[in-house]
Amino acid sequence: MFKLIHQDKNSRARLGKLSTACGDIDTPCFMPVGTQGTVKTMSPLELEEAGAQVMLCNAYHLFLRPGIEVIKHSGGLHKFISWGKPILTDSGGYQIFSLALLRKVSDNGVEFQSHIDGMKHLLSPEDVIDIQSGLGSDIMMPLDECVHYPCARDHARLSMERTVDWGRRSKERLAKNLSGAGAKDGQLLFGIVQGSSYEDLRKECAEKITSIGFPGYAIGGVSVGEPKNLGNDIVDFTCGFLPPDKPRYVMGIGLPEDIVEAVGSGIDMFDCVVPTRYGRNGTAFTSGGKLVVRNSPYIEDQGPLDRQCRCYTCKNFSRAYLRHLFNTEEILGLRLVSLHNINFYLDLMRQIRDAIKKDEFAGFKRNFLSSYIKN
RNA sequence: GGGGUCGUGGCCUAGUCCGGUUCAAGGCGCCUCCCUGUCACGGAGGAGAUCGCGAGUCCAAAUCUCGUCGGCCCCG
Repeated sequence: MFKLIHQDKNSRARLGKLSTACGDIDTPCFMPVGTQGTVKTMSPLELEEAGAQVMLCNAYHLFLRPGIEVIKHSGGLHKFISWGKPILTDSGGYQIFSLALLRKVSDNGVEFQSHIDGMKHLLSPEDVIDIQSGLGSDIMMPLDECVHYPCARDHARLSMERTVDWGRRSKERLAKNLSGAGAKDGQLLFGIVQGSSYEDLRKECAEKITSIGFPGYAIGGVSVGEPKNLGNDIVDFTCGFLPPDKPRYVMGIGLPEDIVEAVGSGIDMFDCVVPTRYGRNGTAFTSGGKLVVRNSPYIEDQGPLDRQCRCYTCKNFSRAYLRHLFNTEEILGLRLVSLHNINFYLDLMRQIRDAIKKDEFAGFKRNFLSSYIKN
């Protein structure tokens, strides 16, 4: 399942390979986010050409629409969305956090009020595993409770303990589904570590979750309003509580600088909406930093978004044209900048893997941050 | 030459009849910032007008009066 290929000699960064039912994933990796079964504005072909080895979908959203039965009847999620490579599905745990006004949480699960039609749905950790079993995702995430920052210690402890309990119940449910043919062979379930900003709670959670035993571990509850440095610290010390022989996934991270930082702490997997969301809003990631292509300095700029990039967008279109597309609200602009951003992220991951292979990650990180941040 | 009508930020307009806590407003455009397991082609904010110009009335004028300049329309 997970093979640690190389440990960088001068940092905690590592190179690995995660094998799933639908193929291998080179780590550290970035998983483009396709909440509703699509990475917004991008076709599976474009994703594949950019080098994506895995994508993320959201079980909660797909459960609401089109519904699990529709996807089952279509032959599973991979077939439904025409993506043959690995899929990781998020549980809806993050929606407990982000849809605060539309839900109620108890030990038994979450009551969501659908943002689509207002209907109420009660989802237990078992329901969420059943949904993901039905989707046929390669890596499933258990329901967890992600809290805002700052979070009172008592509340952080309760949600941490609830997350552990839900993790245990999720694992039991998956075992039952696998033995009863309710799940696809080889479906993996990761454990999630919560505990807010409290190091001792993170440690306790990591110990409890790893003693339950999962094929991979995620760090949740980061980038929920905390200061930047604290977020990095949480990832860093939590990583130290996780076993080296299993993949480590930090959920929802992040900006390029966050990813480079977290790789240095020993993280293997990332997902983030930023490259596509920023792409749709006219901000490009480049080797020289963020570039808001809508801004006036680019009105006559004949250069590409990033001279060092070889993506379709950079090979064919100028900043001036992209700015024009955004100013006239033409859909192609959203697509081209999203495409570039995804290429930038996946290329960044390739460079990271390459640097680790050569034991040069520390230098790579230093160089990257200095040229990226200076903008 | 006579009569009428209009003139408010880059653009289009509201307000003028009944002058003063909707009087300087709105839309578009322009500019900038934000976005981290996506309720999202989203969110927030900013700059920019001595209301054509001049004089008068009044405690007070985009608003009333007179003059003047410019645009448009009609009549000679």
